[in-house]
Amino acid sequence: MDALTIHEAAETTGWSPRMLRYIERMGLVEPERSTGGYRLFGPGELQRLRTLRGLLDEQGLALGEVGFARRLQHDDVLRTAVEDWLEAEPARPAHVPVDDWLTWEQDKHERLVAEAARRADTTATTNLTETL
Amino acid sequence: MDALTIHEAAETTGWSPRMLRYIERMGLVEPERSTGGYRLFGPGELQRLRTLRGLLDEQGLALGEVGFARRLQHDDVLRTAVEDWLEAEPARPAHVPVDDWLTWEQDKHERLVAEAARRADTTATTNLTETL
DNA sequence: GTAACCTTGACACGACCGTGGTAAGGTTAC
DNA sequence: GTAACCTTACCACGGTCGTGTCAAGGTTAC
Repeated sequence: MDALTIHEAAETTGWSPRMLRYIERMGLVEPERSTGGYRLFGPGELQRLRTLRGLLDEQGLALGEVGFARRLQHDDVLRTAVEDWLEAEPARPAHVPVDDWLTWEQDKHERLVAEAARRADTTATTNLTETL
Repeated sequence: MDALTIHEAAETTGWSPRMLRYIERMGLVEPERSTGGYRLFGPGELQRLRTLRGLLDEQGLALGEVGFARRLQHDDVLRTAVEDWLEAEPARPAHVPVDDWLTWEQDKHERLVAEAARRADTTATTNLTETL
């Protein structure tokens, strides 16, 4: 028994069992499973859960936000799409040349999306299992 | 008049005036102001607002999430804290339960897309290929 | 083999999000 | 100078988030 069950993990991390399942669903922690399907939290998961609490408190974050940051990190298409949009920020008083590069950026974005669609959800699963 | 007022901007972007103010408060767009305080949307803002709609629909994002991504980009302390936590992923033999999260996200995306389709009339104006 | 624990799924509920509306008052254009 | 538009601020309302609890059933340990 080198791994804790959900109630034991709850006690040592301060999260409720309910929240441990929720956090898992967010993709923020992925405990092993016993043959019968019980979650088994190892030292890595426990540490992660404790520091997660600190992260949320210190940075004033919500679980969903950390989950989203994780998605941003793992999903290349998503990250690129968001970054592209964010990077097109100022460029206000000067009008003329901006239009050109805007449409260029836009094309770039459409190319990315098309590529994403081409290698559909197969890629999503591949990416994840790969990185995990 | 080389910049549009909020109602004019609303018409050409498909967002409601209400939402344009909301989006500004999220920090996603910063229109100039007239001396009297009126918002003035230039070509850059208008383009940004149109592509924003596409970004949300195509990536299944919420406004708050894009706003958070922007915070992540601008706030070094925040970004570092989150990245540090995420990078400490416990080395784990890849396992199934990610699927749960994936299908959940997928469902969310489908819900969002469905909703987008429902208000298709407003969305029609948002066509990406349109320029100013 | 049974008590204690685990699983998923559902209902519940306050808080916040996205969105619309309205009110009270200032700005712009002609 | 007035009509039409803008500003901020507040109320409203369905939907989602974070969280608890309970139910029906499977697993584990002794």
